[in-house]
Amino acid sequence: MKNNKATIHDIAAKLNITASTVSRALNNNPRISDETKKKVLKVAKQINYQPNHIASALRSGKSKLIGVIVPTANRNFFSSVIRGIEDLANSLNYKVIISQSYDEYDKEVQNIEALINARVDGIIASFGKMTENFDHFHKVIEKGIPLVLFDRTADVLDVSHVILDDYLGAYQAVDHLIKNGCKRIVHFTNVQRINIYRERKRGYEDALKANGLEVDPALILYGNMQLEDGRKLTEEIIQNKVDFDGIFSSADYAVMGALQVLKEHGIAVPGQVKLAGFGNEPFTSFSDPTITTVDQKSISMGKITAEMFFEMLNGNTNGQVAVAKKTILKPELIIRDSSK
Amino acid sequence: MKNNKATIHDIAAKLNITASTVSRALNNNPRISDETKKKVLKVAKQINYQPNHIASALRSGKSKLIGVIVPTANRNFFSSVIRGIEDLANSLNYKVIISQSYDEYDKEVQNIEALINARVDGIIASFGKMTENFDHFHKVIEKGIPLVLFDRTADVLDVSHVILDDYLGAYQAVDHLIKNGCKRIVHFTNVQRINIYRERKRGYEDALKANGLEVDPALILYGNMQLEDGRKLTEEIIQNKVDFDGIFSSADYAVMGALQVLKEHGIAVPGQVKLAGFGNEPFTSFSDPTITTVDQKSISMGKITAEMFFEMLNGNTNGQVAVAKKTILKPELIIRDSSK
DNA sequence: CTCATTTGAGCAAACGATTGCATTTTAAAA
DNA sequence: TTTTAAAATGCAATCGTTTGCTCAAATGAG
Repeated sequence: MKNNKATIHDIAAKLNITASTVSRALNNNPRISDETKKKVLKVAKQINYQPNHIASALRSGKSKLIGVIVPTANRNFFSSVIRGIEDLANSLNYKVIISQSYDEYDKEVQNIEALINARVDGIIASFGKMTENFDHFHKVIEKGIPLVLFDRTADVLDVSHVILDDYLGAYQAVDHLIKNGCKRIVHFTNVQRINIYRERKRGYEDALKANGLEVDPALILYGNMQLEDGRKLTEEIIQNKVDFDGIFSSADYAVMGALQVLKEHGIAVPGQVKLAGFGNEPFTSFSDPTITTVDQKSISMGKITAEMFFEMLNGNTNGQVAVAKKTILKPELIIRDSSK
Repeated sequence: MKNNKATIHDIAAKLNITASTVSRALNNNPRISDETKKKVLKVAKQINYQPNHIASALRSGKSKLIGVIVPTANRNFFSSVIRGIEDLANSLNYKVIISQSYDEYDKEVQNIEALINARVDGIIASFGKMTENFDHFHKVIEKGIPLVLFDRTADVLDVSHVILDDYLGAYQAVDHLIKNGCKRIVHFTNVQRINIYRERKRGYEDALKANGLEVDPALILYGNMQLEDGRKLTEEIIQNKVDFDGIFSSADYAVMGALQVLKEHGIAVPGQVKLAGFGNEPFTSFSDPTITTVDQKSISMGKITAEMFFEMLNGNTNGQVAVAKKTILKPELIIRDSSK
């Protein structure tokens, strides 16, 4: 029971035909008669034939594997996107290899290398915060391996991608804060190299201007967007006696940190300071008060990314990337207690 | 630039030796002289040779792929375990295919099939809540594919695994609640088919008994362990005017739901009711009050699981599983405000 | 009833690496 | 110098499918 034999040759032998015929029958090749196909299928089932994907990958050059690279699967957003990709991929008989870059540049490069070596048929990626150099992605493109990016992208890469309208999401959130009375809104953001932070900041600024408020650089704070970073930034502005009555953070984790620190200092939320985050992480609805945030439409993003990817894979104009398609999704402002 | 040619034959041609020699040189076979190895390596680099894993997988029967099945990668615990596995695997030149069962039995079976078809060299899994039948795992074992389970296991499967001492974790949490004054502790649990819920319940019961308290079946509530389930169960006991002063939940999400409902009803936590969860999900330290919980040692679990797996893979006694090894990790009680 | 088509299937060469066995080269022993 | 063992490399089959091309049978047209 150890060796899983059953090859197309076994089927062929049983039917007194050749392996090529069996192969064609299994692949539903029109050159084979329906009768033969039926017989082949029957015997295949009978002897429990399992196709050897490795052999087929070697010969055909198609591995039926697609690589997905995300910073971390441990975030609601990314795992939802992955689920969307997986669903479509599996239904088309593709397997997904998920690899995480943990926002480390070296790991991202290694992952790409490894995926190429594993001969994936294509790659879907959202790159890490440290990524400034895109040679590894260019290599993918040069090799004619279909590539689609989502969420975190770069303009210098002329590649199909699907992103969120981060600008709009930020604009809406900030506009909402202002409409609810905020006059001096702090903004937490991260390196401007990354499109999403750049766009969110732009949305923040434009919303202020549109409401006749001035953009005060002192209110724009840079840092990583983890919980701890949010705490640190908030401690800072409190220590520095910055005058503020609202915080719009580029990420939910950071705004969560802010909430903690504000409460520790006895500052009322939303009474004295109103908050809004970005990402709609589950915990934003667990906290007290619950946190207003922007939903990133992760499910749609996954679905659309996958669709775009397979379109590219099939419409495969000989590795020649056709026109790069860009899809921009509309975000949704989720209003909760922290901004009321 | 489209086709990535460079095979061992190209290297061989350049050096006027055969492909077999090149292959052996690249695999550091002792039968090849150091001089030849050096030359081969040099040319390989020079012409940018990338080994074709597919070809090697076909011939050698080793894909250098390992499959990991988890209910969902979207949970801190699982993603940490995955990270542990990935780290070791990558350092040994293995790639990890992550697949999620979403706690659906059918998906789990499909995933196993798909992994076997992808010719993974082994499988690491934690199965879903709906899994009662283990034929798909038996198939893996029969085929001689190394299998290691973690966290969610079944006694009927005589397979190496690493689990947490759920009994101890529960015991400590409940003992802690009692020491802090609780007399009537509600327990949230899930289907008893799953080892972890069974053990946690046992720990709960024994801790009560050891402290001279009786086990009241009316205080043991069954349900899924999502946030919503925790809310529902809590609403229920409040409606039914159940007398309780503590809740020990098998999962953090459910205890979070309980906290929300308690607050909505103006019941003070930890004043009137003290809480403890299980899992140490990040949000337990974000909530107000922060929630006492049991840490599952996910990092260690990932590391140990991977080590055990590769031991099995290498010590490969011809697919014949040696003795199933079982490792049990000690949990850690994290005391926070909800139980003070 | 022949000749040209279509249709169905077989042959054999890939795909790129690995590996048991054979052979050559080198070095040591006689 | 001849013999022998050890060291280094070559030969060729193999892993299981796929696929271009060839070939035979069946069908249709003239």
